[in-house]
Amino acid sequence: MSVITIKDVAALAGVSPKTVSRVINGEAHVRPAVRDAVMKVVAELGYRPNEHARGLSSSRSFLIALLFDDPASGYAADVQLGAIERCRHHGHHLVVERIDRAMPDWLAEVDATIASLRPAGVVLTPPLCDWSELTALLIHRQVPFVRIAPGSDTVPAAMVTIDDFAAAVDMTDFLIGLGHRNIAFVEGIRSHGAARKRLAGFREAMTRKGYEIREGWIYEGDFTFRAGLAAGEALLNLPNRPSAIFAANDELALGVLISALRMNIAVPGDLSVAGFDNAPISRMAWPQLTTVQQPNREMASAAVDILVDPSYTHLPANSFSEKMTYTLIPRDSTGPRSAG
Amino acid sequence: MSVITIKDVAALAGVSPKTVSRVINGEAHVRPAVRDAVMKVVAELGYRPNEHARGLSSSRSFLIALLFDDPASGYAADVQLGAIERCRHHGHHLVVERIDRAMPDWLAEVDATIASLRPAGVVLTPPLCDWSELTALLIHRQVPFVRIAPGSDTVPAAMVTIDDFAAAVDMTDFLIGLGHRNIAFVEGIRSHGAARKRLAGFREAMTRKGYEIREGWIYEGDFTFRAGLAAGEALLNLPNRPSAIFAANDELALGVLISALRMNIAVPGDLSVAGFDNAPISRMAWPQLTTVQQPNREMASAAVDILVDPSYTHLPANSFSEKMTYTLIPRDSTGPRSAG
DNA sequence: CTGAAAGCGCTTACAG
DNA sequence: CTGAAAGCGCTTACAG
Repeated sequence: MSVITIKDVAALAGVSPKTVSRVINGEAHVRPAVRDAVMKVVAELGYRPNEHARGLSSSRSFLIALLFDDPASGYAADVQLGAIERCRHHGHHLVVERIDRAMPDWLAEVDATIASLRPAGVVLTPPLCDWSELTALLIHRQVPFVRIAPGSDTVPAAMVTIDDFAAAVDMTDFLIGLGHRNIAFVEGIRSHGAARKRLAGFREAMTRKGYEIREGWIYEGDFTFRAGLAAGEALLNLPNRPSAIFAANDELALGVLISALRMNIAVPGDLSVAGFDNAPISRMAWPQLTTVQQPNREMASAAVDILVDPSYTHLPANSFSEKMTYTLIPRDSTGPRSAG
Repeated sequence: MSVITIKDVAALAGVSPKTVSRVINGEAHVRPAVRDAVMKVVAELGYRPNEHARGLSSSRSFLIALLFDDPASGYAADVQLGAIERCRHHGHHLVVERIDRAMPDWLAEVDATIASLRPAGVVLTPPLCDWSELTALLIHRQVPFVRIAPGSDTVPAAMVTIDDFAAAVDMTDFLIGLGHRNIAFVEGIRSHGAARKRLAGFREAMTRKGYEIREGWIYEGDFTFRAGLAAGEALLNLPNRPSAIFAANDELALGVLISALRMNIAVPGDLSVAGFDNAPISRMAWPQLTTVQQPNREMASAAVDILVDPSYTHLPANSFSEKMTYTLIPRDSTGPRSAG
């Protein structure tokens, strides 16, 4: 049997293709009886509209593009799951694209993708949600987009965030509550907005309590395990070493944790370690990492929901933006400051 | 400026749209001078063919679908990177779909996706590369597909594999070479073909050397960290515990490793632990895991290359299949059997 | 509430 | 080697 088209459905239902189209797209002004008749034929025939035909005749397609810088991270995988799930729910499909800013013509590549795919919307993850050339391009091309966890809020597009600043304040307060005063911080990639906010939250909490942030106790990491290892080695070899280390994500924290174990520093006995993200690896450590749960999946779902909302089409009021809740998850890598 | 179409290019180059089409698609029978002229206009105008129009007029699109069961795993992310890179190289785009077999109408969902997207090809990852309803559907729909690391080789489609059996033999031999005789094995998900082959390789190597595989020393895991933890606890509490544990993937191995640490069993002093995959987490452990490097990215790249090859269209000879090389990576989680 | 006509931007099939 | 015509399967814009 060859492929079923809208004409087949129309013929069998005794209506015009246009009416079938109305039913398929849930448009108003179709008599319930007609609607039901059409739906019945659609179901019987297993009719599925050809999305390329739809994309061609209307100027918008059924595709949502998810743009990543580093799609191999656990973070990206999580975000993807949320996006895929909502795309399916809305009858859309998720196209994933990697943007490698090291390529000289990366912007032209993105432009080409937009031109040839005409996605209904674009989801931007960190750090590229803060690349101004990219957001400017999308605005120029009039493609709706939503940014997840951006650093700046000056772009005229919706964003889905958690309050990274407040979460970092909370985690720092939590450590302080355990008796820690000498707390070091390991930064994420500085171009990540969220990374900067986490650092700012740490500073704020320490300052509020009047505790000193010592020279050299803020280590510039880059969100990788390797950097965490280096950070741990540097910070734990300081003459007056911190009793707690708060890292901007779980990979960094895991690196710190393992560098401590290597140096025979007991966690949490001699050192408390805290991360951020609640990535799977935070539970694959020993001891398990205290961290902040960030609802990555839900954030991506929310982004897709916004893009699919027809009222979001013509460029983006921030009224669509959503701030989601985070949760501090105390586990075994943190404990009371030891007497020593 | 409005969107540039093939007509604009044709007009400016002084040729027919059909000729532009020939140039764009790299067809033969275009005079070099004409070709160059067209390409110049294409470049000047920044023309990008509307892929929906292409997908509509030819019956095949520019989309490659990547089907996953569990897209959140590190494995999936890795595979995706390879697929995305090759898709871009070939001017295609990657659509990721999750198949949740728990949904009663999962097959209909896949069918709908195929019908509406008309992908140029489909990449199947484990374990769904071995779901016969799925492969039957794709064959019926005449959609080219390639399977990555399948268990069975009875499906008429190309597959990209490593020799899991041989790799498991090698790893077992490696452990035996360190003096281990009492080796336990932690299985992956039994429905994974690769998981079964790894177990078979382990059995083979032990049997060849005439070593006993003790009752209860093959633990049924499921590729998760949690199962690794449980496996470690079970195996290490056995009255006569193994001196080495070989796990079917790195997550399991990490679970085993951590359960050993919790029980105060030194690795590799008192216990050697080996994994499989060379996942990022294998390096985030302490000690780092001895494992088998599986070229996931390259395997996905190869799969896309096969799908894009025009001679692969009308269903699949196995002559396209590729067996890729693996590498045993000795690290710190394995060592000589201790005297005790 | 429903439909006939035209068109989206390409490629296919054919002609020369 | 090149092009004119027709068509892919929908939706848009219009009419009634």
